[in-house]
Amino acid sequence: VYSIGEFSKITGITVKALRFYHDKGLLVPDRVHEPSGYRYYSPTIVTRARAILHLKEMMVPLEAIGEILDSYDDEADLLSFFIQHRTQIASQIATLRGVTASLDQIIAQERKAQTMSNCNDFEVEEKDVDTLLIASIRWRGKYGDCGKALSALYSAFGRYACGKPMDLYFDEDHKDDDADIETAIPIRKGTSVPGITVRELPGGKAISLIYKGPYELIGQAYGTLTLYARERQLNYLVPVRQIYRKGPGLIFKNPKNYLTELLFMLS
Amino acid sequence: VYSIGEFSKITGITVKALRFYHDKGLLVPDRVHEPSGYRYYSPTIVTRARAILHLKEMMVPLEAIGEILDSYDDEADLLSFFIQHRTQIASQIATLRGVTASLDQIIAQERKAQTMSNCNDFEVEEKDVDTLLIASIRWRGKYGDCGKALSALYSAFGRYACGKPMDLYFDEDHKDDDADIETAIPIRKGTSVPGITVRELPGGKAISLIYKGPYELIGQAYGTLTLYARERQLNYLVPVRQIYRKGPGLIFKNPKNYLTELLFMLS
DNA sequence: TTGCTCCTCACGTCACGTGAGGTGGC
DNA sequence: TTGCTCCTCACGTCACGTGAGGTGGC
Repeated sequence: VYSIGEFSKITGITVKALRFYHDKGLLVPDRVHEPSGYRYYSPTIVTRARAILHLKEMMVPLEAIGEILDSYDDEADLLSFFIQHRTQIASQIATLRGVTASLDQIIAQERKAQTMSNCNDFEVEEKDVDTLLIASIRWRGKYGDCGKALSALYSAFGRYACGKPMDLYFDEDHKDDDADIETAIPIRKGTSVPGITVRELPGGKAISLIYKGPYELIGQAYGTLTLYARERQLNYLVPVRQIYRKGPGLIFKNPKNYLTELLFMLS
Repeated sequence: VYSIGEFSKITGITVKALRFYHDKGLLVPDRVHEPSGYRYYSPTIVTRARAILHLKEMMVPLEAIGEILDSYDDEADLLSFFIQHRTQIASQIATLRGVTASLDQIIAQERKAQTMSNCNDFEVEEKDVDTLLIASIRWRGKYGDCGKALSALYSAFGRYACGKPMDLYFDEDHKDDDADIETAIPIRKGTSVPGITVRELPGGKAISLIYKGPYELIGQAYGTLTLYARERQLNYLVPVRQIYRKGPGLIFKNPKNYLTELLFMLS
């Protein structure tokens, strides 16, 4: 016979766990010395201990382990149990995979935003823009009221989205109240549905500026970009684009760190 | 302002959870009516509630959520946290995958044993056996003492194992005490090491019988098989093989259900 | 008065780990 | 006597859910 400490070393189960299993009736010592309460285990019970360990490795809950060891005596009878248990574990894996997928997305997004935030410091850039397929809604109203349009676009075409959302401004000048705006998201594929147009947004040469900060102060950035164009006698087209590279996040909205690209296509 | 029930509907957080978050200081109502203890939430706090929900979806523990919401104000600062959290989730996935792998193995094994147990009822079968590569240890002793040899074989070649273990008996007659035995496991590849021989076990025509039950009574099965050979004037070779199709399992050992194949190669 | 919403305890979950405080045998 | 092993509580973990028992406003 072994004392609890010896039995613990033999089986690899902690003393605390052995006492707990005794309490639960899962692994009862062969003898308990009355006055002292010392537990003594015989070598024959080692098999049961090993069985418990094996089932624990398969993440079977203790209660089920108890039932299994007491009601069955052959592994074949456990087939249906194992199959069921396996599907359950598989669904846990699926859940976790969903979580890693979300985390990956957030991580990638933040990484991008960070490099963008570090590289460009308010410098105007000339670049070539590819033609994009977009899903869009055209509406009139105030700048910054694109929320409803955006959520409509994402609920209809979100699964095909392949880039950052943007607003296209059709007015020549700043309009506070009744601006002519097209809110759009780039998509991989799709066709128009009632209320939403799918179309190509032509590419070409453009000047662009990344602005960091709250939307209220974006006027400065427009100033910088129009000045740049005027100085170099570049003609730009309407609509101009305002691309939301980084807006309010899932968790925080911190306008100081918003990144917005202003893009003027050149004629 | 909303009552707790209204706020619960808006956010999708249960009333119980809202009270719990209040206790923990994670989501404190804007006002608590003194005499009644009624909690009242303002619409502005909905954002915080949503942030909590998002972080919970990523399986971030509540305490960490509290720290995040109170100490950070931009998602970029969370990058390292998210990365670390991601690796942790990934390791959980790895653990669970290990479990499903073990379960799959057990399930497959038991399924095989079950069909085997149902199809063959003590019927002698003539069959062709393929040549096998085996790792083996030859020793002398009692039938049934192959445990040590087996564990040595598995610890050296277990990762290349590709079939059930077997004993080869070199004695012409039953020997109780000092039998000449070679214990072997089929392997995919490998070369001899000190104490363990790797060699080919030649295939060919054979007669075989599957026996179900404890090892002590396997003598009957030998009788059946030798009788079959004698009646048909078939000559069989030494060593004969005893293949352990199903022995004691990880959890149970139930000798009544052991499946052992006796295999006599024909000359 | 009846229903509904809200409140505060207290307890349970799961498998132990972590002390605290004490005993028994070499 | 000192160390070591063993014992029994009691409490903590994690994020609430489940009652029980009671109150407040329409």
